[in-house]
Amino acid sequence: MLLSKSCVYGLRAALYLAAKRDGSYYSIRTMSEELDISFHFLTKILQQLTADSLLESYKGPNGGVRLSAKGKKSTLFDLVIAIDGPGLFTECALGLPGCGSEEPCPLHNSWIDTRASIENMLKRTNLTKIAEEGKEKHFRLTADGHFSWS
Amino acid sequence: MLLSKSCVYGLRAALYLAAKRDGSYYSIRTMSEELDISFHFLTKILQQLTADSLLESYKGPNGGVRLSAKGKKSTLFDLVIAIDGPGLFTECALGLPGCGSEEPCPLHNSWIDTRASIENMLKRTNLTKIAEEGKEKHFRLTADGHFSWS
DNA sequence: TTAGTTTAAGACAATAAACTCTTAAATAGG
DNA sequence: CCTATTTAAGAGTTTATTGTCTTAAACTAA
Repeated sequence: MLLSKSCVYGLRAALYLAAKRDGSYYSIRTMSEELDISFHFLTKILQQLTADSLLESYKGPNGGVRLSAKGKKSTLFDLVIAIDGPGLFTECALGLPGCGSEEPCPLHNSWIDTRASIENMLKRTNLTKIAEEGKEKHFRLTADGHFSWS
Repeated sequence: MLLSKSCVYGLRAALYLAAKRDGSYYSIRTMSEELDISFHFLTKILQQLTADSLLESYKGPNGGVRLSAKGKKSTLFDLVIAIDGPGLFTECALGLPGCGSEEPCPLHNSWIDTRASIENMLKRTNLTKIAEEGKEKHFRLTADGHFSWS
C-alpha cells in the first residue's frame, strides 16, 4: 500500500473540506458519516493536521474544522508528509540505509525517478485548485458515490 | 512504505541467488546471515516463492534454494506479485472501490500514470540481467555492504 | 448558570504485520 | 540403519496499525 489508511482518511477529509469552498467549520461527526470513516479515528488524524496548522478547529456548538490559509495553499504532498512522514520520499526501496549513487542497491537508479514521479503527482496542485477541478469533474471521495462536490 | 518488509526480504534473497550465477543450491541459513534477515522469517517468504515456482528447493545436507528457470526469467514485478499480491497495481490510491475513469477520485488520473511507472520500473529487466548489471556496478544488497556480488 | 455540543487527549481493544519457535519430513553420508 | 542437516509447516509471540471508548476542556445558547 502506497499510503497508510490514516493518510488516506486524512486526504479524503481535507479534500472534503476543500470541496466546501466556504470557509465555515464542518463537524468531524458529519464528515465521518459522509465519508464513512470512524469518527474517533478521524478525529485523531485531523488533530495531527490541526497541530501542523493545515487545519483550524473550533470547539463547541457549530464548531468543527476548516482549512487554514496554509491548508488551502497546501498540496497533497504536504498532507502526506504531515501524516505518514517523509519516509516514502527519502528511503531506499529495499530499505537499505546508506543506499545512494555511490553504493546503489539494484533498484536505486530506477527508484529515485519513480519516487520523484510520485512526489510530483502529489505536489502538482494545491487543495484550492483540486477543489475547482473537482467541481467540474465531480470527483468521488466515497466508495458509494454518496459524497457530492458542491 | 511501497513494499512490505516480507517483499523486500524476498527481493533481496532472490537478487542474492541471481548474483550467484551458478545454479547450485544455497542454504537459507547462510543467506539469512549474509543478508541479515531472520532465518525463520526468510524461510517462510521463500516458501511462497517456491510455491509459485520462482524458486526450487532441496532438503537435506547441501540442500537449499535456487532460482528456477522461470525465476531466472522473472522480473522484480513477478516477485512483488508473488509476495504482496497485485493490490499496488490495481487499487485506487485513496482505497475507493469502483474508482475508475467514469467516476474518478481526485488522484485517479495522476495515479494510473504513476502506478504504471512503478510497474514499468519493476518490469524493466529480469533477474539474470540484473545479475549481470550487478556484477559491473557492484550493487549492494545489505546495509553494511557486507554482501559481495560474485 | 446550566445543559448541550463539539474538539482534545489519552487509555484501551482488535487486527494485521513481523518475527520466533517447535516439530515433521526429506536427504546425505557414515 | 542412524545421525546430522536442511526445508516445510504451522503454532505462538511481539510490535505496529487501526479502531473504540471515556473523560476533559472549550464553547454556545437558553
